[in-house]
Amino acid sequence: MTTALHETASSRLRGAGQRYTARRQQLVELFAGSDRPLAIPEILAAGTGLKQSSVYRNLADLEQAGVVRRVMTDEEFGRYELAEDLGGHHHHLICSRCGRVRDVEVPGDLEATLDRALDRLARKAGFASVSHRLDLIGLCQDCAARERGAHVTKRRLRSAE
Amino acid sequence: MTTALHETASSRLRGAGQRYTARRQQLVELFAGSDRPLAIPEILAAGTGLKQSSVYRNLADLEQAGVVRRVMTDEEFGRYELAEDLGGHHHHLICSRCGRVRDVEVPGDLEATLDRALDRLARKAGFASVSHRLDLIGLCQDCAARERGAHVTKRRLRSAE
DNA sequence: CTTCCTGCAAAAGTTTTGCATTAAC
DNA sequence: GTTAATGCAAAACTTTTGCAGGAAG
Repeated sequence: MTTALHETASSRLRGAGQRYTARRQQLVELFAGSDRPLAIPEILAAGTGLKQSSVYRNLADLEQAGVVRRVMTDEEFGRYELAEDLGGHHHHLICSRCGRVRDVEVPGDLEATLDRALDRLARKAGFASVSHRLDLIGLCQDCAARERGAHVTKRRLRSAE
Repeated sequence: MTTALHETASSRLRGAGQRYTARRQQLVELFAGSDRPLAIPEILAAGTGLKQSSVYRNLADLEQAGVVRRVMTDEEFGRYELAEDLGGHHHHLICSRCGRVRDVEVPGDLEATLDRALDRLARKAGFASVSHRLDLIGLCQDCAARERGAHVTKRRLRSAE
C-alpha cells in the first residue's frame, strides 16, 4: 500500500547520496498516516525511539531529498509533512488561537484559477518557479467559545492545553 | 497623512488598557513606511533605540490590540506588519531560498472568488471567523541563479548573505 | 574499511520573563 | 501616587552542531 511511497523516498535519498534507513522509513510512515503536518514534539512522542537531534537531522535530509517539506503555522516551532507530489496538494485549516492544524482540499477548479492568476503575478514581479501556499485561518470549535484573556502568550496557551 | 492611523492605533491600545507611547508610535510609523513585513533584527537596526525585550513586548501588545500582526515566512524568526484593516489586504512573495519577502496585491475579483469558496469550506469543517493567508513561494531573481548546494541549513544561508 | 547515521552533550538563535527604574496619566 | 512601559540580565525553548560510537554498504 505504501510500497510505492517507500520506493520513491528511497530513490530520492539515494539520489542525494543518502540511505533510507529504518529510522527514516519510520518517519515516512508516520507522515503518511497523519491527517496533518507533525511537529517535532509529536514525532518524539510517537514512540519511534528517535532522539531529538536525529529527528532534526533526518527531517533536514528528507527535506533536501524532496521527500518531506516544512510547513509554517503560527506556532513558534516547525511542522513537517510529505512533499506535495507524495502527499498530494492540499491546504491547511489553522486555528489562530490554539494552533491546531488540519489538512483540507479545495475544489480543483479553484486551484486552477488560482494557479493561473498567481503565476502571472509572480512573473511580473520577477519570481521564478512559483508555487502557492494557502491557509485558512480561524477559530476551531473548541476555541471559538473561550476566546478571551489579555497578555496571554502563545507559549502559555500551548502549555495550558 | 498617517494621523488617522495613529488615532486608530491609539484608540485600540487604550481599549486594551494600554498607552500609545512614543516608542509604540515609532513602531507603527516604521510599519506604515515599509513595503514588507519587518523582522525584529530589522526593527532593532532601524535606529529607533528600542531595546530587544521592549520590541518584543510592544509587538505582543500591539498584536493583542489588533494594530499589528505576526506573519509567517520560511525563516525561523517572526516578522510583523500592520493589521489587515490598517495596512490593507495583501499577500506575500516569498523567496524560498533567501527568505526575502515582498508585499503583493492580487486582483479584486480573484480575492472575492477565493473568499466565497474558502468561507464555504471552513464552515463545513466547523471553523469560525475565517480569513485566509495566501503566499507565493518561488525564487527571486538573485537566487534563481545560484540554486545549488547540499546540506545547507537556512541559518547558514542567512549568515552567508 | 569507508562512509553515513545515531546519540549525547553542548552551543547558537529566537523569544519570554523577573526585577528595579523611569515615564505616563 | 498609581499604573503601565522600559532596560537589563537571565531564563526558556527551538534548532543546530561537534564528536565518539555504531550501522550500512
